[in-house]
Amino acid sequence: MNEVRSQYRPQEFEAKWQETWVEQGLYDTREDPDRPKWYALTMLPYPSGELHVGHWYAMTPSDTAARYKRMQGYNVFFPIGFDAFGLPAENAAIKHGVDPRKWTYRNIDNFRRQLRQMGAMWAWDREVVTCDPGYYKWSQWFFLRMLEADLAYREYATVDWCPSCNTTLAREQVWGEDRHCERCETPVIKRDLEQWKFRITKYADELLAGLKELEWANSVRTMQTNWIGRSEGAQVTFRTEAGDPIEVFTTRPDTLWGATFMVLAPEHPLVGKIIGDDNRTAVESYVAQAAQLAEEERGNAEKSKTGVFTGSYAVNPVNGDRVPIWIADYVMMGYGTGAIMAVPGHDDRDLEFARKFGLDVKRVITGPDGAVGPIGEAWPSQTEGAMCNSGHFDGTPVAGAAPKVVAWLEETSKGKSHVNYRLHDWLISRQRMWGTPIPIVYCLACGTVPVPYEDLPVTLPEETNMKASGENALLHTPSFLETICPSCKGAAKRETDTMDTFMCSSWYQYGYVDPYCKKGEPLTRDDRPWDPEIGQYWLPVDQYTGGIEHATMHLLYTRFFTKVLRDLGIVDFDEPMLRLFNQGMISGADGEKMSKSRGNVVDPDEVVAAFGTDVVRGYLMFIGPWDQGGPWDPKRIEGIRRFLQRFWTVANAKDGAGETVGDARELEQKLHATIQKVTDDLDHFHFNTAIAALMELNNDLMRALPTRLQGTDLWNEAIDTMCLLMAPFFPHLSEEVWSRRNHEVSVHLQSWPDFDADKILKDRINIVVQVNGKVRATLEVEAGLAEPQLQEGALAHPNVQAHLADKQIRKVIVVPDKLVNLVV
RNA sequence: GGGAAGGUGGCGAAAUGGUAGACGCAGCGGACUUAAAAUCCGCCGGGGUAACACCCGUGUGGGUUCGAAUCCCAUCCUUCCUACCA
Repeated sequence: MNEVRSQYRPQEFEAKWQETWVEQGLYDTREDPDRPKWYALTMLPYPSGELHVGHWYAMTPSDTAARYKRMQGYNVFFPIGFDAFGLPAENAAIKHGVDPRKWTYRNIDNFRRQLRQMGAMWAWDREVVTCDPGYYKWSQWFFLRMLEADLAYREYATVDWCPSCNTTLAREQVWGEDRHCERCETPVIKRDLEQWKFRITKYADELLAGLKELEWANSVRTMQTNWIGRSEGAQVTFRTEAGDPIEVFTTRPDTLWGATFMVLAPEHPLVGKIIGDDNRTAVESYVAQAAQLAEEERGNAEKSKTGVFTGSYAVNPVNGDRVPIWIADYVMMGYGTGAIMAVPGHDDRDLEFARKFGLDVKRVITGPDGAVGPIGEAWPSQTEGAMCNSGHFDGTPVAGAAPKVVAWLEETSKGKSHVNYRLHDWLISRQRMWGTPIPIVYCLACGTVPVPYEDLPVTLPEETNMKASGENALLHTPSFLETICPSCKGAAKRETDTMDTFMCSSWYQYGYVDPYCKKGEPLTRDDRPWDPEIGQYWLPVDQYTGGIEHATMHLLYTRFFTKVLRDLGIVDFDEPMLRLFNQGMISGADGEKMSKSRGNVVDPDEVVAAFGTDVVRGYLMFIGPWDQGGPWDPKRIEGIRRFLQRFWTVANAKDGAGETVGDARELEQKLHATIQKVTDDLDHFHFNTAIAALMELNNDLMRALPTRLQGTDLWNEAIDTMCLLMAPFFPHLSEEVWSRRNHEVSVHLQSWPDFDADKILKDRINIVVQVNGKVRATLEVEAGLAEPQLQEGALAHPNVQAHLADKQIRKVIVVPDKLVNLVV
C-alpha cells in the first residue's frame, strides 16, 4: 500500500488556493439582511518592519473562529487594517532620512503580503489605513464634535513627558514603579504644558457599570475597575486660621474627629501662602527637593516618611481642634485634592508620620474589645468597633457610620458626599508630526479657533523639515504652520500637536464598515462617518480578540469613544465589543519574550516556506490554551506536519482495502463524537483540544485504512466530514482534499456538519468498579444495563471479590453507564 | 499592601465531582531499506512483579464526599496588573 501513498506537499497548492479564493471573491463583503451577521474583529496591527510570529499567534485562531461562524451560516465580517501613525515611522525618518509616509506605506505593503500568506478570510475590500487623510479627516471631525460638546478641552497642567520621545503621554502610557514611557521605557518627567484632553472622567461611572454587561474576561474587567478607581467618601472643608479653605477627600468621614494634623502635597497651590516666616527656608527647600525627586522614589512606600511643618494651623470643622499643617511627599497632588486630613489613630501611614514627628494620636473608634485603650497600632477596621470621642456620634457602630456622618456634614455645611476617581482625563496632545493633526488654529485676535468642518481634513504636509533633535517637525514647516484664521481671515498659526494614536484605534471598528466615507466631498457637521444603513447591519462587534496589554488603554478608550458617539447620536448602542477574548503571548524557544536583541524572533516567512501555512496555523493553535500563550518550540511543529501528512494519506487512499473487517459502528460513533467535540471546543476558543480531537479521529481512520471499511459510504462520509471540520483550521489542505474528492463548490461555502446524538452513544461501555472509592476492576457491558445487573456483574469479578473478602457491604453506589462503588 | 491568573510525567498539555496523564513532543523497541531520511507498528508517571496483584502520585497541610487534580479552609511558590489612592 505504501507505494500508492503520496506526500503532503502544501507548497504545491497553498498559493493556488489563495489566488482562487480572491478570483472567486470568496471573502468579499456583502450586507445580506437575510443572514444573521457576525462581526469578528482582531486588533489591527501596527505596521512596523515585519510581521512577527506573534501576529500569527493572535490572528490565525481569530480567523479559525471566524471561518467556523461562517460555516454555521453567519454572514461574517472579518476586516483588517493598519494602525499606521506613530513614533517608529518618525524615528526612522529622523535616523535614516526616509520620509515617514514612504516608510509606513512600504511596511504596509510588506504586511499585506505576509497577511495574505496566512490564508485568512480577511475582508480586504474594507481595509483601513489610519494615516490616510480619508480616514483621519473623520478623527478630526470627531474632535470638532467633541469640542462642541465640551468633551474636548485645552488645559494648562502638569503632565507626563517622555524626554526620549519628546512628547507628552497619557496617564495610561506611563508604566511601572519607575513610571516609564510605555514605548521606550525611559522614565518620564513632569512638565507644565497646555494640552488637549478628552473628558473621559465624565463617563467614569458608566464605564464601570457597563463592564457588568460584557462577556469579557474577569481579569480585564478587574483591571478596568481598578484603573477607574472609584472610591466613595466625603469632601470636607478645613480652614486655615487665616480663613483659607483646604478641601480634603476622605473615605473615612467617621474618623474625622481623630484628625490631629493635615498634610499637603508639596505642589499644593496653598503651600506658598501659608508658610509661617520662621519656617520659610525649611519649607522652600523641602518643596524644591520634592520637585527634584523622581516619582519612583516618591512613590516608594518602603521609604520612610519625610515632611516639614509649615508653621500654620487649620481648624477641624467637626470639633474645632487646632491642627498643624504639614507638607509631605507621601501626599500626591495627582489624587484627590492633594491634601489630606491625617488620622494617625486609624491609618498606618498617618501613624508612621505622627510617630516620626511627634504629633498627637487620637483614637475615635473603639478597638475590638470595645476599649478606647492605648494606641499600639492604627486601628483601620471599618466593620468592628464603634465611634467614640466624636461628639453626638459616640456609640455609633462603625459599620454603616460613614453615610450617617456624611449626611450630618451636608446638613451642617461642613462637607459633602463625594466620589473620587483614580481615572484622569485622557491627554491626547502629542508633540509629534506623524499623527492626526488637531484641527485648531491659534489667532492673536480671535484666540483658539476650530477649523471649520468643510475645511477638513487638515492634512500633514508632503515635505517636512525633520529635526535631529526630535523636536516636532511641524513647528519647522511653514507651509503647515502658517495659516489664515477661519474667523477673521488674519494671519494665524496651526496647532502643531497631533492626536494620540489611540484616537485612531478608538473608532476603527466603525471605520471598517464603510471606509473613507464621503471621499473627496467637503464635510459638514451633520455628515456621518459611515453609511448608517451599513453600520446598522454590522455593528456592534460581536467578537473581539486581542492582547490583554490594552486592558487599560485601547479597550478603555474605545468604550469611552462609543459612549461619546452614542451621546452624539451616531451609534445607538452602549458598548463597542460584546465579547472579548484575550490571547496569551508567544515567547521564543528560550521561553523569553521574543525580541531582536535576544535573537529569538521567529520569522513567519521562513517557517511558512519550510512547512506551509496550514502547518504553522495548526501548530500555533496546538501549543496550548490560547489565552495562556507559550514558547515557540521548533521540534513540536513536526507533530502537526505529521498529522496533516496522515490526513493526506487517509484522504487520498484509493483501493487497496484489506481483508480485515473494521468496526463500522465504532468509527461512526467516533465520527459523531468528534463533530460534537470540535463544535463545542470552537464555541469556547479551545483550539488545542479541538485539534487533538481531529487527530484522534484521524488516528482511527489510519487504523481503518487497511480494513474493508476503506471506501465504504461511512468511510467517505468520515473523510468529507474531516474536510469540513478541518476547514477553519487548515483552509488550504481541506480545500485541496475537498476538490480532489470531486466536490465543485469550495469547502468554505459548505455548512458546518451536524452530529447525531444517538450515534454518539456507545453500544458497549466500560464500567468502573470501585471498592471504597478505589478502582478494582472494569467491566465491559452493553449500554443502559440496569442497576441490579451491573451490581451483580461487579460482585462477580474475581478481583472485586478478593477485596470484598469477608467484609460486609454497607452501601452500593451505582452511576448508570459509569461506575459501581461498593462501600464496605 | 490590594487584585487577577496559575502550580498535573522528561516537556507542551488533557480531564471542572466518577478509570489522572487524552492529543502531541522527546525517548525506547520493532517493520521497511544495502544504509539513512521519510513512513508504518508497539512501549512510554514512580515503586513493585516472571506476569498479574499491590503501593505511591496532580505545590503543601487539613476538611467535605461512597468517591476530590476538580468543591471548602489554611499555607507556600510563579507570572501579570496596581499601589504612600487618603
